Amino acid sequence: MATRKKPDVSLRKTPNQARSIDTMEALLRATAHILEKEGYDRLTTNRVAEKAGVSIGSLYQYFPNKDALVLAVGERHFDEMRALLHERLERNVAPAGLTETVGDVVAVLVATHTKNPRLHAALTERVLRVGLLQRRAAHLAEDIYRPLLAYVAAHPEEISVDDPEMAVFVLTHAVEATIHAFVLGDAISPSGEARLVATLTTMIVRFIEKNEKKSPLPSGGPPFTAHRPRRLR
Amino acid sequence: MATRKKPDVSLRKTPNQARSIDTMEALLRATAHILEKEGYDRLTTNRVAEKAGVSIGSLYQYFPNKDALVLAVGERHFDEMRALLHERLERNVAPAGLTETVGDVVAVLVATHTKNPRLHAALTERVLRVGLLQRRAAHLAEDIYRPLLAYVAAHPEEISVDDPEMAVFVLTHAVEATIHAFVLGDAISPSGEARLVATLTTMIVRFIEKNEKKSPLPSGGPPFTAHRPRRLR
Amino acid sequence: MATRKKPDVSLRKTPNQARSIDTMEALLRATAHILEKEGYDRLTTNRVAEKAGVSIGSLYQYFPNKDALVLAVGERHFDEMRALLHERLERNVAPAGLTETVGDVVAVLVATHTKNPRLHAALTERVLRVGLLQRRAAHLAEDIYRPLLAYVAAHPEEISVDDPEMAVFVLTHAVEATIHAFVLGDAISPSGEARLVATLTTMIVRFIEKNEKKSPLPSGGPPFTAHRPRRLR
Amino acid sequence: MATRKKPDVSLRKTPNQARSIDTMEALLRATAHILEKEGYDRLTTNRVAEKAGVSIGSLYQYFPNKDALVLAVGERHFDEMRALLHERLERNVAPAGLTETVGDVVAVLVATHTKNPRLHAALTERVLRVGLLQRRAAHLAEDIYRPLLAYVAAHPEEISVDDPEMAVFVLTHAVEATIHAFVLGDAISPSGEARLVATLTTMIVRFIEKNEKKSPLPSGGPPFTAHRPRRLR
DNA sequence: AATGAATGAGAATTCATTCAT
DNA sequence: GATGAATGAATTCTCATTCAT
Repeated sequence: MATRKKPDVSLRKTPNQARSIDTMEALLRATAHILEKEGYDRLTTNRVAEKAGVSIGSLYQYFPNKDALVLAVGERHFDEMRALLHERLERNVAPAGLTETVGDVVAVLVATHTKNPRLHAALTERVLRVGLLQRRAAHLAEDIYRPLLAYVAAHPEEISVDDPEMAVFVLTHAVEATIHAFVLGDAISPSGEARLVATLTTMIVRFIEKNEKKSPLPSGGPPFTAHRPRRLR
Repeated sequence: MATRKKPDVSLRKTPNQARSIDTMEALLRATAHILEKEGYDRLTTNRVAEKAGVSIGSLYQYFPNKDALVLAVGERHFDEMRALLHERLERNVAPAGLTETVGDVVAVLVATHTKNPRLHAALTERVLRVGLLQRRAAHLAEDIYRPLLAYVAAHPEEISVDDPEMAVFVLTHAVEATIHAFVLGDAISPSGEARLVATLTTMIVRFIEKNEKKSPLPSGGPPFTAHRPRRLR
Repeated sequence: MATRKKPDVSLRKTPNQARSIDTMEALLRATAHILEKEGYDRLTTNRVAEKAGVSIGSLYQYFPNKDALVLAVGERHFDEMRALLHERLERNVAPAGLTETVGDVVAVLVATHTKNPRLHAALTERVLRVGLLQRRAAHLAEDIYRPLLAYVAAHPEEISVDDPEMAVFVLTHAVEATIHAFVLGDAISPSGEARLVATLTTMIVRFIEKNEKKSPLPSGGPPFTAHRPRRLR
Repeated sequence: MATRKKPDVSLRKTPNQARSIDTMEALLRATAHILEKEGYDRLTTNRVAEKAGVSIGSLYQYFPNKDALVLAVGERHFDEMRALLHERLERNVAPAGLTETVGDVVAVLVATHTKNPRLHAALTERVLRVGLLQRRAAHLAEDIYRPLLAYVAAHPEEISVDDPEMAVFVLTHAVEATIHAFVLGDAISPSGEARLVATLTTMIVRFIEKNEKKSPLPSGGPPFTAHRPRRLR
């Protein structure tokens, strides 16, 4: 779909002087703001420059094109999100049960998504198709789900999943999308958030914890590839 | 977000004559085709008219603007999907267990999503924001999940969910999004599809079936609103 | 140099209705006019549209880009030139001597170049690099110089050139460029034109007519390629 | 035609210090290089400054605008060319025949044009329109053709041209343009060069040497002005 | 009803030039 | 003197929509 060509995207100049850093900062902020408030469709380079209080020429001093601008915002956003996740998860060093561990991860995920929901949604739709997907997928698996995976690895006797590969695929998308849908809704009440975390946690725990019942259909099978990050043109 | 104005969208004339019907049909088909093959970004009214073998003037005889055109395609698409679901689910009148019932619903959902994945994705992203969301959400809940709800209603002793409202919200989005991600992937192998159905079914069943373990967090609480279809401008 | 990319250039729609023919005509005329009066550097699509009394959108209905527009003007210009040459040369069917034949060709060449000198110059600089060069070179050799070549073929005993291939290269460029320089000058007085024709004719005739003196340097040699129309990017 | 405004063009400061000279030198070199490798269209002041390893601000310390920069390169180029011509022609002090003299001049002209063909072409197209034409025309006539004119003056009995003024005009442009076309071609083989020199020499000699045949058209006539350096723009 | 020519606001991007530091 | 950040007019091209025929 969409984007046919894929030119530079790499930044044009690394700002040295204080003034240029401010300019770039203003541009990124303006872009994020428009993305959050109005969506990708209303994002134009002229509007970004205007909102940043900068001339259109200055924008192009730093970003070779619109995509590069959005990409830069994306990288920054995901890095911030990642940092936030790290920070919050670092505290919970205390050993805990499966439910507590899953609950922590889910709670933190929901919390981080509450920050700039529409920006996140716009970036997820647009930026990930540019090649950032890999890094991001890696982040989720490695950083975010690390405590969960650590627990699972430490307590194999509590876990039972028939088709681990597909389970990861399903859980990843299911949790992510549900949180997206929730934060994009109008009424994000604290209690609603708590209920979401509780429900998601229950779903996950019941899904992966040891259980005598078996799944109704074949498991394993040939190498599964559908969830691999596609090279989206 | 996005679209500021919200003009007509209602159809301009109800076609009576055969020729009119053909023209409209061609326009809808062309729109769907471009949406499926090239995405919303490449969809222009002129291209639609051209592909439909119709003049651009005629297009505007039937649709007051681009959005109305896409909306019409969306309604038709979701109606077709709904019909397909009905047809497939009607057969399974035979009483069956929870796992079978859930499995049937999931299998049918996956099957219907395999039809025109990109069209469906484009419509989900774009059209739902126009007001169709309500109807569509209703469809899912009422039609698609009806057999599931019927089973649940018939066998309350097998089911146990702490927060039914939120559970429906979570399951709806989780299943939908996972299927989306799957069908939009490159490799949709038959075995992959079977594994997806199996895994989703397992997740759902384990989630809702009676279970002694209790959820870790508060349930119920104040009226939950987050999943209510927002009036997304 | 210059033009890196080389997109479509082919016309977008062939006008059917009278109105569209008028529009295209106006666009071509406006382009030629600006080219003649102000040169390629001052030619912008917006100015063309404005001068043609047409919206910029209409311009792009017919021409996919600026180059296509200029190319169309070029083709038309060279075709007109060719027609003019044909017309004038057709008359001189009467057999004549070498000097008369050469003189006729030169006179006609000068006359045709007097029409729109700057347009011709601009097109020669710009358009020929797009691929029209071949056709145009062919025209010159085949159409314009045909009577000359016919005479030469008919009277081999009068002609003597050591290196025919290079001689053609030299004469072609020499005559063309001299005429260019002349018509681009400010004062094109009738007498000046007559003197130019006379001088060029003398130069050519003395150059190719039988002459006992031999050239001072090697002739022939390996296949000469320099005058072949270069594949200009 | 073309450029409406005609600003300064005169150098901003005459560099005294060694550093200034280096900077200017680098700028001129960079400009010439880009002109030769990429053509006038790709020449931007920012690129020049960058390639010269100098800030854009510094560029404008020395050159008031782009044209002044190109003009400076032009002057230098033509001066170098002139020096080269001088050097080569100085050697041939020995008296020689007409053919030898003409051949020497032509050979040297071709040789000097082989140096930076595209730079020369770009400058001929662009710079000459700025007012340098006079000086340059003078150079050609006075310096380059001096030995030829000297020979002609010394041996009037060997020469016969009906319309000397026009003959100079024609020969100047004819030779120049032919050499241009040749060096801009793809295949500049040594043998090709020799053949070009031979052919041009033959053409010139046969044209101007005493010959009983008379020209077919009026000579002399009213003051001829076409070749006078036009006040272009 | 249909046609398709025409429209023009608006979007992305370039580049010569200025000026505060 | 030098730097390089900033400027913004100008340019190419798109596309939803209108309206005369």
